[in-house]
Amino acid sequence: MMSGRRRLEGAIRSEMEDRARVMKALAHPSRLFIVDELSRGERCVCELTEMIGADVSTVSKHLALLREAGLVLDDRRGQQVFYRLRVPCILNFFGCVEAVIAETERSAHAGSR
Amino acid sequence: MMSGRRRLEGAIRSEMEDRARVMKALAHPSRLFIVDELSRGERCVCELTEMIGADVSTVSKHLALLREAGLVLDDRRGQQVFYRLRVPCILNFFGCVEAVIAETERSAHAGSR
DNA sequence: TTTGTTTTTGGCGCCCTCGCCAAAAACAAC
DNA sequence: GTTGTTTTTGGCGAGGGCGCCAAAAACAAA
Repeated sequence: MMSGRRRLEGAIRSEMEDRARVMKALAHPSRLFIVDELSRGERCVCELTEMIGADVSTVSKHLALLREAGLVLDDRRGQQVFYRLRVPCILNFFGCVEAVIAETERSAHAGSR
Repeated sequence: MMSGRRRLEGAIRSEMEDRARVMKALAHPSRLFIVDELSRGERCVCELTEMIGADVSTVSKHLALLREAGLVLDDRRGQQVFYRLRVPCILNFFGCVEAVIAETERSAHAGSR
């Protein structure tokens, strides 16, 4: 007999942990900005650093984190390292995220009536 | 003249912070499990608690976090509180997340050649 | 009211994240 | 080799996330 109820253990737990790793990589304003910017084409670390306005080492660590999560690829050419999106479909995320935000704002206004 | 380069400041920063709030809410195995489970229908806290196998207070806090992020709605009926998905499109996330994970595993194997 | 069930909230400890600086590494130019 | 530029890595302190327990709150049934 099959268990009557799904449980957060075994394969299901592993699956959710895998997903969480990817989501965590996207759970930061600077990293979301990087993904958004890379959707327009590859960028080197120095360009992203200037746009973000943080220390180079900080940006470099954000990029390493995105790379380890499988979201971006790096490519050294000369002195510079260029990053690009690895899986373009992540961009589809944000349409829904916008919907969530819009819904939240809408009911926040409704709630203050 | 327009600025030649996008920067992580002002409206763009606010936008990325909003997105990050939503992504953070999804950046945990238990909460991803909850979303996945709620996609099959509403569930009460006690059901989710049993499935997840953590303390009730822990699960309740996960649910509060998802609610504050605008991802779920709650509905008390008698002694129980039922939660349901607020914005179904979040489910579209996971197709791409799976693709990222699959890509990562594929090149991990390729890298060990 | 009292009792029992379900859910939420407060508090506390542990660990992880994230920022910066300093140093090392990788590379081009000389 | 040396010098300069770009990127990465190590380390540190401040802040946040997450688990549990204990207590409060919300509700049903007596």
